[in-house]
Amino acid sequence: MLKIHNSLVRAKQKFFPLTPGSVKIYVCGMTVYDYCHLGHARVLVVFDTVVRWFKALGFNVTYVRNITDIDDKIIQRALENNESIETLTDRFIRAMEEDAAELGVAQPSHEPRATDYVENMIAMINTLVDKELAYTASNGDVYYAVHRFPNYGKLSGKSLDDLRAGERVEIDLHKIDPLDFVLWKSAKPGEPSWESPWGKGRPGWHIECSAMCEHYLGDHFDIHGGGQDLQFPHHENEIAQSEGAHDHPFVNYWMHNGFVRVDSEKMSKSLGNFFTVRDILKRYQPEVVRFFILRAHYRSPLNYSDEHLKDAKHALDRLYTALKGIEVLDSVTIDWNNGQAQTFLTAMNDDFNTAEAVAVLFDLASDINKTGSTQNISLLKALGGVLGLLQQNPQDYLQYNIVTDDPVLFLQEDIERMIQQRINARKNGYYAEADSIRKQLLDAGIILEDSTQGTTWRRQ
RNA sequence: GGCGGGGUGGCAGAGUGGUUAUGCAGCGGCCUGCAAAGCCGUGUACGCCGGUUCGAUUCCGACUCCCGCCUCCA
Repeated sequence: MLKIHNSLVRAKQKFFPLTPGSVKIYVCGMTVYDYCHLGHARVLVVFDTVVRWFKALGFNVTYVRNITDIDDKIIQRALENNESIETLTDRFIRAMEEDAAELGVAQPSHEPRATDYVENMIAMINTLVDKELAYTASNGDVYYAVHRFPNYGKLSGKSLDDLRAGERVEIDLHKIDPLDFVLWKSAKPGEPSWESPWGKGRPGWHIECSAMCEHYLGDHFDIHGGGQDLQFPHHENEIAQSEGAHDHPFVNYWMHNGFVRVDSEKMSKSLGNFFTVRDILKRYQPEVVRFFILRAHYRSPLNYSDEHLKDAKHALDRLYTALKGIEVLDSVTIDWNNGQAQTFLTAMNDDFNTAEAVAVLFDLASDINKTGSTQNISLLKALGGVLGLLQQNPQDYLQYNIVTDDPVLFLQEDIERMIQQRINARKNGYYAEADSIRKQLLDAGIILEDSTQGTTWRRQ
């Protein structure tokens, strides 16, 4: 059985039946007005790994990750930049695709943009209005009447009374209840708009996902994911919309990944304490970042710091070092009955415990270093592959040169030449000279390793 | 204030009612011209206080501290 932590409060479903078949997954993607930061990277990597695991189990996966390309912040940013909304969103969608690809995140089955599904959203809002779950306010906006949906709050464990007692409920005179949320916003001058039964306007954020879920995955599907901050109100509102429109349960499992933190605080755009993926990739290899994310359980908070990334890099070095200098067949079938593979499988089936799965990789590396077992070398690479790791040529990984603004101190040819010089010096017993060459390289971040096979090098 | 998630060895980070997580760093040794890598050895870690138990880091209760959501946010 595959255990999944269902964040639906008091959910009964904890085990996902492993009968061969298909699985449908929807994850809330990015609002594209800026570059992805490490928090976004975590969502991308975590759910990419979930999808990979289902595929490894033999499931046929339909994975939808949407793009929000219409929203207040997008409009505002386009205005600030003096560029069109389309230029802005196209630019950041491209940037996101690049970041995702760098991190080894496979393309989802579908990546719909909200603006292509406005018709679907209008249809759904219409249904909600017909069922009197939504109403048109005097300002032309359409709101969802939260008190008419009996189970509002069931995902996050909040009750309407609790929410009303909350410290920060905005009072809006157009709403019946301050907790009602907008489904359709009437057009404002200069903003993009679509025709609708309620006049020109644009959709609210929450209805986007309900409509795109319905279009790609139907009224009911298996897993809905996203960052923890979306649990309330976004996902709660999706439930109200979709279940309100369809009259039956929306999804089986709600999965929320934990935040990335900086100095014990959530990394977020509002706090301004974020590090973009591309900035981090100026200092660390993409695979190090992916490994850094997968070392922790997806629901735990993940503390970001330079030291922690360095630590992750050194750990990943160890795995690649074990694979170094050995040819591995790319397509190895994993024997899940093998002891180590079985431990890996058990870990992954326990709510995608990548931290424990990664520990198995280190056990294998350890064994390879001791015995040179070719079987384990193949297994290490194959299991790593399940997590989207260890697929590079080890030498390429170990010699990976981070492109920085600093001039490159030594080129490949220089390094090889100096190594040759050092070999000659050593042969003749000129150890002082040999050590001086090694020191020079070390100062440039290049580590030499002598073995019976010769001298190899890697970057720090 | 309401709801939710946490406090694990120097750091990161899993997990478990009694048995080694794992990685990084450190220390001692082997190897090496010396290193590096690797190997061997090395840490009386589970916020505080009670309770249950033969036995609790793990279960229960109180306390305390941290974080998140309740406003856009992955």
